[in-house]
Amino acid sequence: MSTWAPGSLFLEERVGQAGHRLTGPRLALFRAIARYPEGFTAEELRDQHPSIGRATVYRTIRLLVDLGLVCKIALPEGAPRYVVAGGGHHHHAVCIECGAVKEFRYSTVESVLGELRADVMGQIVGHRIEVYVRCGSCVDQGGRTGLAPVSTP
Amino acid sequence: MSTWAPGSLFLEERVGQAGHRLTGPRLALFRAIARYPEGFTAEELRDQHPSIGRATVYRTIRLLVDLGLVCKIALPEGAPRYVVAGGGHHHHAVCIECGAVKEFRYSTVESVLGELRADVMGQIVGHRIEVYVRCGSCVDQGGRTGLAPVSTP
DNA sequence: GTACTCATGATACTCGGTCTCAGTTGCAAC
DNA sequence: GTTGCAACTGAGACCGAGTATCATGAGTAC
Ligand SMILES: [Zn+2]
Ligand SMILES: [Zn+2]
Ligand SMILES: [Zn+2]
Ligand SMILES: [Zn+2]
Repeated sequence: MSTWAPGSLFLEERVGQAGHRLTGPRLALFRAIARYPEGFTAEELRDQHPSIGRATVYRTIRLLVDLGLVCKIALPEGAPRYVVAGGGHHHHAVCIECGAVKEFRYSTVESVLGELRADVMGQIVGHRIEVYVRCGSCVDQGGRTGLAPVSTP
Repeated sequence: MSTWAPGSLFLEERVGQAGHRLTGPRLALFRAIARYPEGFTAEELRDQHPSIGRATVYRTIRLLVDLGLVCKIALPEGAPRYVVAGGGHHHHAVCIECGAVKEFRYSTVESVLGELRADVMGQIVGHRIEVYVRCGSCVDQGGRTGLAPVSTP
């Protein structure tokens, strides 16, 4: 896919700036993550570097999430997916067939949500939107290959 | 709280209509659920009826979710919460302090989301919105008592 | 090079949830 | 009412995702 996503150098730089060590395992994982511009699971990452300890893979993912460099997308079913974040407030479009994740920004929906009657709910402190799609290549190929279909009542 | 929520008779009737047996453990759990109009965790439900087997509690929750009578709300962190569903398409406002869940319907946001440029993402098949709030009673009491704060980038 | 600290990997553990299976029970048919 | 049987239950094993522990290893500052 031609989606832009920050390469491993981006992660390397940011993690270094934040005062964390750029160790061998971390750099290897950053490079692996850069190969998944549309998101990955912890499992997929682990498969790329079987020699790296399980705990280290999860610790590294957590580090990136905590630094805001990677978004954790909790699907309604199954393991969460992670995707490099472009920065700023955004939401995600998730393909229900292949799991590909794309960021999107949509200011209209932000302002509309801003008009929600806070008084019926309390103080609004945030929101989260996920849009479920069948992505371009899944529509083209017409084959279901990946995740379970999502029920969206 | 004065929120209306269908009582246990509602669940009883619907589950019966769907051709499932109204057994003792199920009826007991329906009654327990009716006591949580703003949502519950599997754990909380289990505590109400320690004599009911773990598996049965989870099986019953799953049955209700599958029948669309209960919504599963997967918080970004921690155990999912469940809440009796009012029916139809709706979203949830979740209190980040006490975990209370309220349904809301907001047709404006539906139509705005409908205008999302499908071509940049593929075929839109659904969406999910969660609004994070501090609910009335948590704002009043000013005390943090429950869930961890939610980061909403 | 040394020291200090952070990071790693092996492994045990937690937690939410499911599977298995023998025993029980709701419920419809008689 | 009794009977028959599939649906259901509870105990406990199991699972998958993730975290805690802890002795060892490797960046970084000097
Ligand atoms: Zn993101
Ligand atoms: Zn937004
Ligand atoms: Zn709901
Ligand atoms: Zn909606």
